[in-house]
Amino acid sequence: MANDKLFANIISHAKEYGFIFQSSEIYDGLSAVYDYGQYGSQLKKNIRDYWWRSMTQLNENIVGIDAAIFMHPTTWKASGHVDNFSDPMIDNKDSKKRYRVDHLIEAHAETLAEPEAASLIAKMEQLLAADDYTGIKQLIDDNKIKCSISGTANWTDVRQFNLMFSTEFGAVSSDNPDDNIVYLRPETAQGIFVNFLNVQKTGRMKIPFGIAQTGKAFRNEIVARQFIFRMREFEQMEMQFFVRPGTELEWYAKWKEARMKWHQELGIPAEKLRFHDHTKLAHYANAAVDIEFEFPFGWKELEGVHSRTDYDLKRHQEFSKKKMQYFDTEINQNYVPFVVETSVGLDRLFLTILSNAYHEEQVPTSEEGKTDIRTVLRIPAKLAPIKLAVFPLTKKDGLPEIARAIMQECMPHFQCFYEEKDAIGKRYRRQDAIGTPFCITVDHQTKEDGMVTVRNRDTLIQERIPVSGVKEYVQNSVV
RNA sequence: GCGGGAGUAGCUCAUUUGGUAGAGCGAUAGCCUUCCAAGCUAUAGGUGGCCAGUUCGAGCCUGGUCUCCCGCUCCA
Repeated sequence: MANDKLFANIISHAKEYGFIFQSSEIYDGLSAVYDYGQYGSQLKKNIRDYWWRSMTQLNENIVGIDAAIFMHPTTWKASGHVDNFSDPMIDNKDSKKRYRVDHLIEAHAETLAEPEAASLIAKMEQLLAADDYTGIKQLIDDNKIKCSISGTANWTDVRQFNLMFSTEFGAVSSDNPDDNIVYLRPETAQGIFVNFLNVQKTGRMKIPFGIAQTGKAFRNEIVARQFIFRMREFEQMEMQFFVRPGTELEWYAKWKEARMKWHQELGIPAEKLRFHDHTKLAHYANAAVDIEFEFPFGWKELEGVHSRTDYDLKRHQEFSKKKMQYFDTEINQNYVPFVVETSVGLDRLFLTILSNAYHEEQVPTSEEGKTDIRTVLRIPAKLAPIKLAVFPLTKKDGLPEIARAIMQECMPHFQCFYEEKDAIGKRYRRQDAIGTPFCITVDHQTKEDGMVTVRNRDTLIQERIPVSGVKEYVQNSVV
């Protein structure tokens, strides 16, 4: 498939030009973990900063926090992750179909008459509560539960797939090893919810208001694939918006539109973005939508907008015994706020920007009738890792000195790149490959008229501007 | 996790039935001084993903393993 080839080229390009490397590559790599290289980390940071600014700087009622990755273990009981994020599974060896054992047994129970059905469920719950997987396997065997696809009862053992990573906390071990276990957060949202009171009180925030956060989250995915699309360690950018109960669907609709518009303003074509409404809602939500992007491997979720109701704050109120409430002076009522969440995968947005920017163009060469492929990343100038490349046309005759002076002036303000090696065309191409929007060239005429050539990555147009105006020219174009 | 495909230099690939690895591009240094990658010279870079086995001898055959891609599955 052409798209597979395109995707392979993008991955290859990302490596060759220092955007993304596989983690621990010299040791054969670590599955579904990637490192960002010299340009990738800068691009990622620029995307993150752009999001942060659009949330916390351009909205008076949204503030940011940076919560720790480690959280009190009870957090994950309250959030439901301990119960819902680690399901015992079983595979049918013939159909290769994998089932959650509770779903499998419940489905079987529905075919039974009472009191057998209730008895089966009760037995299952007892075994599940005891984490007795051998017992559950036995229960499935005893009841001759079959796979609906293959019709056989040829099952693997029951296995636990805990999607949360855990580690030991503290140097001193307790008698009960469970006491020392902490999880690496599987989502950043809980760091916001547990700080709801802190931020609301110290920031004197009035509903409606939002708390934004970017940070790493970790999921021990059973299958993690498609390059950086699904990684075991990934970064989220999310904002939880706290609203008065009953108004949440209104805000949900607003944020849904706002987020879609935001992506389009980043230069992602409208026809490559779409909404995908969730029909099957998670336990905490009363409305949910994905904003999907058409990746080279198909339409996939880029951002989620969820109306999370008061589920999270209520659960934390229940588990912590702290009142997660807000006194609304407009209506003289105390309530647990409802939450509308916007949550983007930073790595996914990175991949979106990269795949949208990647272009292979046929361009004419100096040789008559021959063409060459120009690989260019049309990254929006405001996100480009390098904003300006400065080239002396030759490395003699005082041209490098002028170019260096321009570097000195621009470096404090934005990322610049200096190069004097190789033919000018080759240097332009190298910058195209990493998405630098502007290159300026100092030539012999510069010494006489103080003008340099600015070459535009996308239009290939060259214009002469004064040396003294370079910094401003670039600054005006990359905001 | 199941099935399929793949892994040789930074990248793209070659190496006729097993006989101790080559090219192009790229990179580095220098020459040339030239506004859209292909001029000249030199240099560096691979224990053929890794580990075993068969063999006098393995990049090539066999097994295992790691990683990536595709399909299914999974994604509270």
